Amino acid sequence: MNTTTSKIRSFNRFYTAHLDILSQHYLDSEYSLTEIRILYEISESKIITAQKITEILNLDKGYLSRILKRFLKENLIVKVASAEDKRAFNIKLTDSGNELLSILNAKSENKIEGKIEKLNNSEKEILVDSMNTVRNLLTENKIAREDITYRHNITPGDIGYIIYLHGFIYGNESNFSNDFEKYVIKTFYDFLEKYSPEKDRIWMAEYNNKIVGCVAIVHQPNEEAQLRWFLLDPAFRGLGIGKKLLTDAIDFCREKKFKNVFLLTTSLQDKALQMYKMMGFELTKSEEVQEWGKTFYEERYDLKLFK
Amino acid sequence: MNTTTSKIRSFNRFYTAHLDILSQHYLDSEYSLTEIRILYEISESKIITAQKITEILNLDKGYLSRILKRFLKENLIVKVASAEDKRAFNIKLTDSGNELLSILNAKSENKIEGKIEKLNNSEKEILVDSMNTVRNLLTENKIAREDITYRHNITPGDIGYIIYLHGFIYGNESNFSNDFEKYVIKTFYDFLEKYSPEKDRIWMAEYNNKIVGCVAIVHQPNEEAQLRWFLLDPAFRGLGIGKKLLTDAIDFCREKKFKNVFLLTTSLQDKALQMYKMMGFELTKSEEVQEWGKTFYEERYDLKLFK
DNA sequence: TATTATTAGTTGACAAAAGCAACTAATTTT
DNA sequence: AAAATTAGTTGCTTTTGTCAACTAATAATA
Repeated sequence: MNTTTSKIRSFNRFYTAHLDILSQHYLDSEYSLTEIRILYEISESKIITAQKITEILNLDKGYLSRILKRFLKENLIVKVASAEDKRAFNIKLTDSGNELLSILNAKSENKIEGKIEKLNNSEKEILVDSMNTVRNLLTENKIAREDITYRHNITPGDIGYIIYLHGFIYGNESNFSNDFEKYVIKTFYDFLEKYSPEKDRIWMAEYNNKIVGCVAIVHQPNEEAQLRWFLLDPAFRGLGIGKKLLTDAIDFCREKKFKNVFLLTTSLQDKALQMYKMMGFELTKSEEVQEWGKTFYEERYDLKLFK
Repeated sequence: MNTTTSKIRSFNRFYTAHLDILSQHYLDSEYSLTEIRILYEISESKIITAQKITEILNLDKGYLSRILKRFLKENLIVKVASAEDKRAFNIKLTDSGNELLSILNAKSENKIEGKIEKLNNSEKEILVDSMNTVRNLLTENKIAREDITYRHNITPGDIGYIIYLHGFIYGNESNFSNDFEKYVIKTFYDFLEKYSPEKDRIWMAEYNNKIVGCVAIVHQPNEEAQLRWFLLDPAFRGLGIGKKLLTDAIDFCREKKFKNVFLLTTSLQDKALQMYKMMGFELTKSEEVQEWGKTFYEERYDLKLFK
């Protein structure tokens, strides 16, 4: 027997009971769960046809038709003949429909609040994060691009978290030893020592308030800049995050009038190398080294900005 | 509007749809979800009365009576007159009842497997862990002590994560500025430079594969040891994690025959100070300083181990 | 362009799911 | 010993959901 599966089943049973969804007259209202779900669907999509609702909620059209008839009689919805299709109607909530729904929403929220009232704020945060994780892992279309946020202000914990990501990701992907993390720690210490808000910047991409990608620009002598710590959590690749980070970084270099940006990387970082080249970086140096438990080429890439 | 609550509601809607619980003829069997839940309850508790089932599943006794009657007719269950109470019956699954349930279980597991097939092993682990977290927080409103694990082998990412925790927790709790994290980074760099597996050790407490607490022993000249980086995520306090970490650290010092352990801390760390004192540490030095955006006392505590 | 197939929605007939109340027989309380 | 309570059954009812036939509009096709 697969234990992952049985653990999930156990959670499913727990959550079914927790949702308390299997009793009719949901939330002590005179409406059934199905009816409330229909109202909710109407309110969510602003305008919607009966057909669409049957698709979303997987309901029989005859059944739905009768429920909508009742809603109409009770003045919860209005049906407006569709302009495009004379067979169909656009359904909208009336004011009293909206009111009903907001009462039900409030009841539902009260119920939830009752269940989490004993949790402190950080426990609540853990709860919501865990729910998000469950949802992300169970959803086909993994992560939505819109849910990624970007920022470049350094707050407590950021640098540590980026060091962690370096250690963790390179450890997993390239099998780098602990020494690599030590090296990263050193580079960040030096960075913070010489940090100038005017000439240096670090960009972070976040999901669920957790950093999933980053890049930085570090000023160097002779009007040069170094691009450092470009990193993307493997689970978040292919969403355009890397491109956005690199573009922002290079834009910053142009804005600050650096004449040249360079970066040091290893031949093992194939995904990153691809992106560097796409942004116009060109290989200028390559040297075989043995480090962090691996043999590879240490490479320098340059991108000229101004003459 | 409370965002925690609305996020939970959003998850509830998602999970309701995910469970696909709202369609009758669950799992394409000729049985409804309620009927399957009844069978499941019978199989779980080996012997059970109808009364008990109505309590657990919140069903009408008349309704249940008829379902059980059908089960009996279909030879899925047997009713044995209870010895203690002549009104009641003990209900058990027959062999064919068990068989039916195992077929349904297999179907359910297949369905789940289909939904997680694209996940790799570590993602599956994260999924199950997150489900456990959700369950723990929603039931006991607490984290189960048994779910905390301890280790003291350094793996890639650990140090970075601990730095992150320092920055994040002290930033939130004591309002320390970014400079504090820089200082922590420096201390870890020095630690890794001088690290000796024989004389140094770092302990980590984990929950769901994430570090939630730590402490370290760093060897010093003159057979002294320094206790450093004692930290506990606020959400995980009061579970005995801190005590366990400190005890392990001090045991290690005794084992390695250090004559004295000391630690440097600030007067702001009231929770930690309490624990240090409980372990026998005594204040040996105190000095007012202004650092990391705050004014406080920098204190040294000592614990003599051998003469 | 006329014919055919499909689709959005309604309605009638019906079956399944669930609830309520009255009942029996045993058990507990007073 | 009487009264109240409880486990379970049964009759009756409502609610919930299904299926198929139908209308009117739209899309596909030849």
